Amino acid sequence: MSLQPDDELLRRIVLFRRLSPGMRARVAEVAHLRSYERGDTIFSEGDAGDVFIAIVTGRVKVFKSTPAGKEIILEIFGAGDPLGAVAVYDNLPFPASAVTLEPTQCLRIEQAAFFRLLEQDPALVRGLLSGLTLRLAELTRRLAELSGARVETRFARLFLKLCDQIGRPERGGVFVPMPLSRQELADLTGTTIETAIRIMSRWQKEDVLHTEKDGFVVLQRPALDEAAAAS
Amino acid sequence: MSLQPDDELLRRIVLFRRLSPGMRARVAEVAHLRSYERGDTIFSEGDAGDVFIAIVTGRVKVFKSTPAGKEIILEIFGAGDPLGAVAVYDNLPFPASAVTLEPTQCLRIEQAAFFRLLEQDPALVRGLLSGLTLRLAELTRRLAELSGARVETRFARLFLKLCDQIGRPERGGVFVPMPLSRQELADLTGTTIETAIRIMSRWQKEDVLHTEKDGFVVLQRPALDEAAAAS
DNA sequence: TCATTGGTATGACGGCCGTCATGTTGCCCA
DNA sequence: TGGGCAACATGACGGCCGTCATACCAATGA
Repeated sequence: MSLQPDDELLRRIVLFRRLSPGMRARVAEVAHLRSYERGDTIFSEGDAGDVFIAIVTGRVKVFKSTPAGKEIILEIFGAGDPLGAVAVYDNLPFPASAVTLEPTQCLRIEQAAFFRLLEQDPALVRGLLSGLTLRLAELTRRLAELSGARVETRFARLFLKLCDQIGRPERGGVFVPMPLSRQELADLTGTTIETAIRIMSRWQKEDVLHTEKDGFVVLQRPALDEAAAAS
Repeated sequence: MSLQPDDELLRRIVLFRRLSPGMRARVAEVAHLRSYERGDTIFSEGDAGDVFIAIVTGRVKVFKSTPAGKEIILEIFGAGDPLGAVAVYDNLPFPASAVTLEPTQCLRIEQAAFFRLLEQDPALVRGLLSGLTLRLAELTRRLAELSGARVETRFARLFLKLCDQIGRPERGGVFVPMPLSRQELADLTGTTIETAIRIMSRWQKEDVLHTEKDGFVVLQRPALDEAAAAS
């Protein structure tokens, strides 16, 4: 359940990749590995942010519950991404929840040990700052995107982004290896499951975009471009 | 147009308040003051983020344009708040724009000088990290709020927040000393100016909330509580 | 004095989309 | 084989709210 990571594994994590081997060895001393099943909660909104977490393998959705009880997905993280960086520094409660989308392995460092590491290497602090900055820019973008545009437009933009980030030519189109339920698509775009189903069903019929067990296949990217541009 | 700040002025800025007097003196050496008229642009989305800025007096709206051309206000900053912190560290372009809401005085530190300061005092780095963290949590909250709730609910939540943050008992209710146009209210809540006007007009008639030259007066807080709780 | 500009106000119309209800399909397990 | 469950699907209905059009008011200035 809780074992030390080796160097090979640490190098997979963005924040630690550029450290000196000696420094990575010190990280390895205080880090622990933990495994999660699909659907497990890594932390919940409001929990004490007293641990730094990074994803080694698997995928995790970070979401926040709206006052109305719906949940909205802020981001989906994968291997190499840090998780608890937002809260660990100021010892704030986590502002959102994290749940695994598939079997996932995480690396954890307790707050006190993490602080000691920060003191020993300015590169770590720089990495943290960079990470926060990027995340802030990303959230800013999502905020602007969620507001105003029609739901179909948001769907089109979501899939275009997935295409560009992780898509690869395959199966007669562009394959996006990211299985997501209709509910998760709805949470990503800030709508309801019914509306998500309607849009996906129509695109399925029109052969714009097919849903498969292990992801999606975009068959007509121009159609998505057009939908994304609309109003 | 561009003069050195004194220590009294530096102590007004959150990030510098807790520094040692000697350190603040070094900050004073490299900082410059600049004045802006109401409506002036401090920086625009996409500009090079090569300067750290903090507000000395006045109010500034930070907003991002949606793909559709509308603008959505991310936050309104006042005296003491930092402005360019997001971008200066990684030398990224600003993810949003900043425009003054009233005559405003800003303190500016060029990137290179700012980096030298960061190297000299870990307290500055800690302050930066804390600031970014808080801002991230705030943005996260706004994202969840914008999604799903009705516009009137968002308006109610906005004014409740303003009440709690800067309201004071006065004029037969709670006075919020923050003049905002209908358009700015719309940009804060992610709606259109017409809808903003309709809601504000109704609340004005029902004596829930009055608009005045220098802000707003909340007369029936329970009515706002009720509207904020709705679905 | 009149034109111009910017902010505020109000009505009509219509479509998107949230809500509710019902049905189907696939899968696991006894 | 059948029951139960989760995910997917589809239709009906209605209201919120975005869009367009018009009007009012105050401040400014030639």
